Amino acid sequence: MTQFSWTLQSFRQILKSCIANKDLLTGKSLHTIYLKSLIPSSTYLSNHFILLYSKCNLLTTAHHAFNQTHEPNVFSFNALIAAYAKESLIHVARHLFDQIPQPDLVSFNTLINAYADRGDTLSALSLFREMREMGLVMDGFTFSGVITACCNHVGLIRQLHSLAFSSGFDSYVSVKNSLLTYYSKNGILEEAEMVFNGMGEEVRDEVSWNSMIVAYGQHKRGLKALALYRDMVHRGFEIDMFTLASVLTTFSCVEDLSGGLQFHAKAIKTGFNKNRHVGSGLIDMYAKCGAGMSESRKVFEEICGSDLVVWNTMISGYAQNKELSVEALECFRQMQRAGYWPDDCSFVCVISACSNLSSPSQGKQFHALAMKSEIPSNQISVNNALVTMYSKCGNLQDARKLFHRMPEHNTVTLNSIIAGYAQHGIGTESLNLFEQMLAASIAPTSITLVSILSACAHTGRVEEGKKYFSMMKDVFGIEPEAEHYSCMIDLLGRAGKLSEAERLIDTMPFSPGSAAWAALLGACRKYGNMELAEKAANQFLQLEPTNAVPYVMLASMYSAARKWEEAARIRKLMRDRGIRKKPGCSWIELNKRVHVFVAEDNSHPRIKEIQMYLDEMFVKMKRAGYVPDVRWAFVKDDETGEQEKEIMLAHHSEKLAVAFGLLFTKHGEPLLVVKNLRICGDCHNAIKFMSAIARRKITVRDAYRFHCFEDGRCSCGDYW
DNA sequence: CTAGGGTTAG
Repeated sequence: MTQFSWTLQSFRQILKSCIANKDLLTGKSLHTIYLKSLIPSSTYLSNHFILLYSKCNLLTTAHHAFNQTHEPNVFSFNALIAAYAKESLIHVARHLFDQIPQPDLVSFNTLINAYADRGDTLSALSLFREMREMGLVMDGFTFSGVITACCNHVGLIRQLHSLAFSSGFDSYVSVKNSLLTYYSKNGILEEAEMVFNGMGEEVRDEVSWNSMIVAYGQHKRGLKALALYRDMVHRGFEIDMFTLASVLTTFSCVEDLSGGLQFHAKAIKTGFNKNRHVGSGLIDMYAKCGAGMSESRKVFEEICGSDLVVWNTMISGYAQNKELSVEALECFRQMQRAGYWPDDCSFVCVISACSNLSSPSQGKQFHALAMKSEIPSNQISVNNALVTMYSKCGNLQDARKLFHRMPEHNTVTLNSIIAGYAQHGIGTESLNLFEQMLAASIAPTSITLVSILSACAHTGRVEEGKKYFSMMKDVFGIEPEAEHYSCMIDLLGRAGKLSEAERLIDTMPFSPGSAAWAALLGACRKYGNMELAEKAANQFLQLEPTNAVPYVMLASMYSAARKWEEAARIRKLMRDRGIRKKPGCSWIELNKRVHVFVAEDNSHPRIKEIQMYLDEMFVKMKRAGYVPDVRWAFVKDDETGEQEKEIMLAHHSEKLAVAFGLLFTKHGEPLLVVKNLRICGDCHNAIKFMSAIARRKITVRDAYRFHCFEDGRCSCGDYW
């Protein structure tokens, strides 16, 4: 007997160190010896084997060890439940939980936390309720877990807060910390501050400080976050990777590159730049602060042993720097080759890159892959990204189909589909969905209102636009921002209400940005108001001295008004200042390859055929009544004759891309062309004729919206 | 209990 107890004791000790060190080899041989030996079966020992396998991610082995346990107790169940929860196999975890004769505090806490991880608020809450009804003892973990599970519902968090207060659980720092975090994540910085300030010096731990730094960062209070960080240093807190990562999110949020650079230096000094959390924070900071992806790439290569999140940070960085969208797809494939399984976040990023590229064939591929991959957790964000992808690829039907098939919608889903309809110029549908949203008391966001106002602007709904704009602050509780004002100026200007637009820009509560002046300038061009155009162009220039848009607009307006000297003066100014017009560029996908066309660029291998086709087409078009509008030819000098201007017009990138599509696709197949700038007025007219003559549906997505040409008409109704 | 990645507009 003494011999057995000695053996048991030494077994326990070795096994414990195996668990601590994840020493699977020793642990397994210990298990074999244990099963073959005469040691009486001990539930205690068996439980520790379950723990060991769970820690080493050997789920089946852990379950096997559980089955071999003669008299499993609560502890055995809890160990196995934790193992399944870790692998997000929540149903098995639940099944095991239901088999426990008398679940204890740990059983409940484990399952609540598992539900919290999955974002399953209802299940977590019902367990919590069950605990209270049973009169079971709770602890700080129970509360933090259930608060995490309620992360998106402010109302519930408030209730839990008062419950924690009345039952004394708010004395746990962890409970206060999670309240602080989730108040902030729900947009209520004031409440987060109150929790933080209410804690007092002695209670606050480093977690509280880090959480508050992140809270300030999320609300774009860069200075406050930094002040808090300095305070931490001053008080002698050790600056670890948690703090570094927290401060880095602040720089990403407020786009403070110089601050980010300073902390990169700090990270290198402490070696934390190789840490995955800090490293991905750095990658994200460089991507969001406009440092380009080359800096991000450098950090990426220094990180010791990357993981899925680090890869996703890279993919998202490429996708957010829109011109690097092709690299985003490449990065996704590199990640797959490196042996990582994409998760929902990987798909969201890569699908958004496909939206930027308007590449329906690749977008569909990722859609199929995402379905095959059975993404864990909620797929809603993947579906949201897909709705946008289909819509931006010109395929509103599939976007709408997916929208109706989705099991669940949230604000982003609605914003996406509303924006889709707005960009396609289907204002009625946008407004309908918006009214449905309000009726279902889903709160619109500032983005919803940008979409709604631009839907009104695209379709000439002046009164409705004004109505919604005036409702913003009082009814929806959304403070109008620069974007909303720009939409309103666009709305009024396009409708010809130039003086009203001017009044709005003059009475804005903050100084108008370049977008506002650009909207006004566009309206002036449409209605030929030279005087106001000069004012708008000058204001624009002061804000963005290197932008070619105001020069080009003014010059073409002077030409159109036959003020040749003025036009020449502007062009000379532009030359002298070294400002160049951003070249117009259009692309079209054919057989899964993207063909790019730039005006006056003859590098495409089939350019001869394309131009011959265009020449023939122009003859037919002119016979049908097409008259080239040479005002849209941007000439570099003043000796250019009308004939030459006409030829220049014929070489605009969107015409080349459309001709290429008509020439090399099957008859009847609809075309999708994307342009980086706004479509030119002459091309808009020309493509109408082309759609009628070639009997094709031709969709052009420009920088503003979709133009869907069919049978000689455009879906925008020439209101653009 | 705290730190890294995401979708929507212009």
